[in-house]
Amino acid sequence: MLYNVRQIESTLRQRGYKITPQRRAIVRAITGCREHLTPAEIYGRVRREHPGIGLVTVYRTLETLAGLGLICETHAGGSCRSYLVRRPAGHHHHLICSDCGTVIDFTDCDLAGLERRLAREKRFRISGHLLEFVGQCRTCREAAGI
Amino acid sequence: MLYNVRQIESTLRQRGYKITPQRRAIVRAITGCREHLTPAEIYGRVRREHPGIGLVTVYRTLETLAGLGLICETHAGGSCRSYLVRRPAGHHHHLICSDCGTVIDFTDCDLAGLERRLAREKRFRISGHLLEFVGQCRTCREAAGI
DNA sequence: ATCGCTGCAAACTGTTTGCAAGTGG
DNA sequence: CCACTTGCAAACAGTTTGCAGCGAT
Repeated sequence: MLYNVRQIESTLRQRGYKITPQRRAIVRAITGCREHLTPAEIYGRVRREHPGIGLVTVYRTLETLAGLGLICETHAGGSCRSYLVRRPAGHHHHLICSDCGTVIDFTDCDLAGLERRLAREKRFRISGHLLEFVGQCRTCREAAGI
Repeated sequence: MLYNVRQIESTLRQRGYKITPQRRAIVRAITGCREHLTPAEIYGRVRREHPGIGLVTVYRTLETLAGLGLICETHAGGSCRSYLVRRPAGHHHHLICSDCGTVIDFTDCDLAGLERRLAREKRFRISGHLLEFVGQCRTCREAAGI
């Protein structure tokens, strides 16, 4: 359901991008984490196993991966900074835990009816939507209950 | 439905904030515009009639107004920068024109069913959601058609 | 008269760019 | 071997903070 390291590297190769140790490490960091990560967080993780890497490389790789649709950016959750997650193919939305940051994807949003009505009433040609639910995941709720 | 200058100033006064010419100008700029405005845009507009004002004052006033719930921030629309609009009281969503930036508010989102299902399936306690539609408004569509 | 507000300058954070050197295919 | 990639430094953009003086109440 989610892209894995192999698929991402394969896509990069197909598109003529080179597979460098840095890119490999960045891809591994993103795919190996269930939460949204900021560029700085990704940099921190990658640096553990690849100390010489530059933050600039992280930014450039994220831009490349996002451009290929292999990862995606989100902007919700209070801070305006751009977050990144690995991405399931196609249209999807996020369910975000406000405590631990875990992100669960879901695809069936059933907004077609609302979209049609808004398009008619407001005379918009609607091209897309952003839907995110925020709440507390089971683990955090139980942890808080203790 | 939307807060006007008088209501905002009244709220500020009630909460012990002073009504200065700068704050008045900022409030007027925000309420007098149907689009989302960045802090820099607000600064630009306010400066026309109040040249001496500082960008810092704009930021501080926006923070105050947002804290009182009189305006709200949004983060959608490509650029991650925080946009601000005057806000209708209560729960609402945005319909944003990707060309001119016009924002139309709507309130009935009918997501209760989806929210219940997600809460059950993913075991989340859902506390809120963010829903934004992006498209082309009538004016821009017609302008593009020419 | 008082305390909050303003504006300047400067610090800070996050992101992008120019360029020389390094390296994957 | 060569174009793509990297990493440094520096530029940039947006936002926040310290502080002295001003002004709304």
